[in-house]
Amino acid sequence: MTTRPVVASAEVPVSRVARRRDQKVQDILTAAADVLAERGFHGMSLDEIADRLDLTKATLYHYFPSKEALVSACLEVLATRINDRLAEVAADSAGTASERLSRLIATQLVIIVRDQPQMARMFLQPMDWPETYRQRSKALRRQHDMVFRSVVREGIASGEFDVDEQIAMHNLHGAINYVPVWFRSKRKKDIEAMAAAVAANLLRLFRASS
Amino acid sequence: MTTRPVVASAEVPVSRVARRRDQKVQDILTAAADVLAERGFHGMSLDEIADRLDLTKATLYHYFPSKEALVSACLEVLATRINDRLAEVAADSAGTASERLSRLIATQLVIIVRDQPQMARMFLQPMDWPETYRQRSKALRRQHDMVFRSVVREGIASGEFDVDEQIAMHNLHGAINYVPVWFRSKRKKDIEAMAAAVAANLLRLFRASS
Amino acid sequence: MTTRPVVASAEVPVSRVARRRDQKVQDILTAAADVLAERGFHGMSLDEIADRLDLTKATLYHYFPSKEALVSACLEVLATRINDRLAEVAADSAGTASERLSRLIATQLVIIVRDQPQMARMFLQPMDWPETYRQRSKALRRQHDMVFRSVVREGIASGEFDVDEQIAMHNLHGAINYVPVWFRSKRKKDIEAMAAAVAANLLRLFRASS
Amino acid sequence: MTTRPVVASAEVPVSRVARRRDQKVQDILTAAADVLAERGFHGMSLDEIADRLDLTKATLYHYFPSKEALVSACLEVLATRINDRLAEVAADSAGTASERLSRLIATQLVIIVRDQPQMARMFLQPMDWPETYRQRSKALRRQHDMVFRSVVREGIASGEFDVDEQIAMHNLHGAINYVPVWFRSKRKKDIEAMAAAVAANLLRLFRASS
DNA sequence: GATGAATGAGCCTTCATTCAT
DNA sequence: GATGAATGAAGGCTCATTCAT
Repeated sequence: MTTRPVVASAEVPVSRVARRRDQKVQDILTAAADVLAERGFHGMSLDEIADRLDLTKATLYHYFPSKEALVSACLEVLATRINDRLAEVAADSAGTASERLSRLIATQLVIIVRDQPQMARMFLQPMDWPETYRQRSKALRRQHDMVFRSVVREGIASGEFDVDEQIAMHNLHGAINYVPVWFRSKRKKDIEAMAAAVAANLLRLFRASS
Repeated sequence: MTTRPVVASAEVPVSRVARRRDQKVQDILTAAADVLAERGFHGMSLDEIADRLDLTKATLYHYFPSKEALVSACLEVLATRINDRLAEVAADSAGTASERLSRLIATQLVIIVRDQPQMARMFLQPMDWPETYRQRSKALRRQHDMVFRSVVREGIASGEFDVDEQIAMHNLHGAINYVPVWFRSKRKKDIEAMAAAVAANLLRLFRASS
Repeated sequence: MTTRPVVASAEVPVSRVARRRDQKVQDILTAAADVLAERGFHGMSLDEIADRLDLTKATLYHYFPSKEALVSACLEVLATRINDRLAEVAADSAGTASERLSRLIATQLVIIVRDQPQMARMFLQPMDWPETYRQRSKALRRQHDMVFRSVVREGIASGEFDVDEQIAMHNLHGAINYVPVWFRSKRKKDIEAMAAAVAANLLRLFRASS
Repeated sequence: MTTRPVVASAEVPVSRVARRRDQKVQDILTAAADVLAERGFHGMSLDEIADRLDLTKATLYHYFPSKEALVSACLEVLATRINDRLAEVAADSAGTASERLSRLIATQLVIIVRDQPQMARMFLQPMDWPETYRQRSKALRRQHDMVFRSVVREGIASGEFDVDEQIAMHNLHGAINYVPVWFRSKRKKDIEAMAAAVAANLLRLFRASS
């Protein structure tokens, strides 16, 4: 058996063979993430993933030893991707804490509404997932949370924010990740407008009253 | 076939037979709601419901024509139950809009965290439910939303709140229904403290800045 | 789920329903035992059993909760049947220990060669069975062994036999159960002749030399 | 395709290439025999064999055209190995027929209990093997049987043994090959003691009564 | 010569649903 | 009104085998 899924490896694959394998793994993960997003964890079947890739279920097992492993890798990849992107935005230290937090919120919104709607699931639905994934997704959420939280802490330190950090963070995440449930448009302009409005409203959770 | 699912009917059952049937329906719905809450939509099986009621699967089909119908009725009942309770709280017009909204939030939190954790699912997870339920649960959520929204509108009208109503409502629901994901304790005292803190924080979404 | 396999129950089933169920269970066990005999444990598939009974695999699960349960019940039933029959023969205390042992051997031979060739498997092949069954079949073999052993002990006590009991018993069983491997005829006469010859030879393992 | 399975060839491989190939074949057969012994025929998978050899399944197909061929070669090799060893013991014509037979039995026991437990399977379990192997293993068993039988015949000829040759041979093999089912120790001393006891008891099957 | 990739067939198991009694 | 029986469809997983590189 050759189940050696290279997941989210930063290193460049060496051989042509390895590169091809990596590409396939990525394809599979993408398809899996799509299905995961559309059908949810329980509605996701290996058959459907295989179908979309024009493969057999058996082939999937060539790359991942189990459904569980595939889903886990999915989460890992998706979360890493989103966390990286957010970290980039967070790295830009221009502006007030409010402005920076606002940028983070908007970025996250664009991601979960348009770029990676799959992610909304991961943040929102772990309640009825098998324990294995809940653990994993909890860890990933924690990592994700830290990006936002560090900005919040700066705001608190500078007096710009005045808030029960813990509670506000939870509310922030809850509100953000709920957006895909009620917002449907895929038009860039609509999304940007929505993101701005949501960010503006959510900033209230933190801002010290003048 | 006599599949006449009496669902949350307000009318008083007439005959003894009808009354008995109605009771059975209620029993089934209760059991179904429990299973739905514990296992989630996809983990819910008719077998388990039947087992808990000491019935056979086939008998369930005497009262509901399909799993879908059973689940729908379930949602109906649960939502009605919760909406009624909230409406009661909303009916108490004492205090400012903030105080009333606060009470609503706290009530909803107690319900989804302790009394009817099933509901959290309905509000949070319709994304991966079959289309049928999504439609239905959307309607129920709208009804539910109106309870909160009417209070918010009063606050806006009186100038106590100053906010993009639509956006703020969504954020409010998102934050509230996310609580079961991060809050676990079942102790009354813990829940009340949490509810107060969350409500306080969320009110910021609405309050006009002094 | 109604998986309540009544196995080897001595009591007469009460209701007509129960009787019919019992009959079906017996049918399934018979078919399963046949397949078990022909294909061996690993080659035995629920599909084949179902096919022979003109049933679906799913139906088998109506009567047995798993393949394991079915196989276990199979062993139980078969072993019980054979043990009962042997015990009957053993109960006939006429003749010397040699004669009685001879009758037991012949009976066992007729059973495993003609009546229940499945049994040979159980005695002979537990080596590569899953642990669960090995435990069970070991217990059943022990029970089976006792029938023979009690006669042997009488022979030893009376001085008719003179032997290392433990070793001889093992050799006896090994030789007996090996017969289906080399003997093929199903003709009554052939079997009886073979049984007599084998028994005569095996008695030598025990007999005190004059 | 160059699938030329060199099996137990007595000829010395000519070229360096051929020698290397032969070595590989031997390695594979050894590993396969191990797996066959540990997991049984049905539990034996090419994957596991390849894993142990740090090869891929596909490579196995370079040396053997099918699983069937591999298993057959396995049997061949194992049987040849054991038969050669026994033939060696049989060649030692010192002592009475009883003594010689005794030595053969003890040797066979040591082999199947400690050295090549795989063999026990081959002798004991052909009943549920595919027809192909049964034929083959029958032939091998015949060859194996002849080693014992020739000694037995000498004993009969000399009057030392007095027995239905055919029946006694079968019983002998059955009893011997059953030993691994009930005997577990791997300690040399235990094995030798057991072997002696078993041999002593089995000789009774043949010895003319004084 | 060696291997990674791919697959078809098969296996055990679950489940919503139908139907005769 | 209730139930046991039966099932088709699907799901996750394994495995011997083929093939292009």
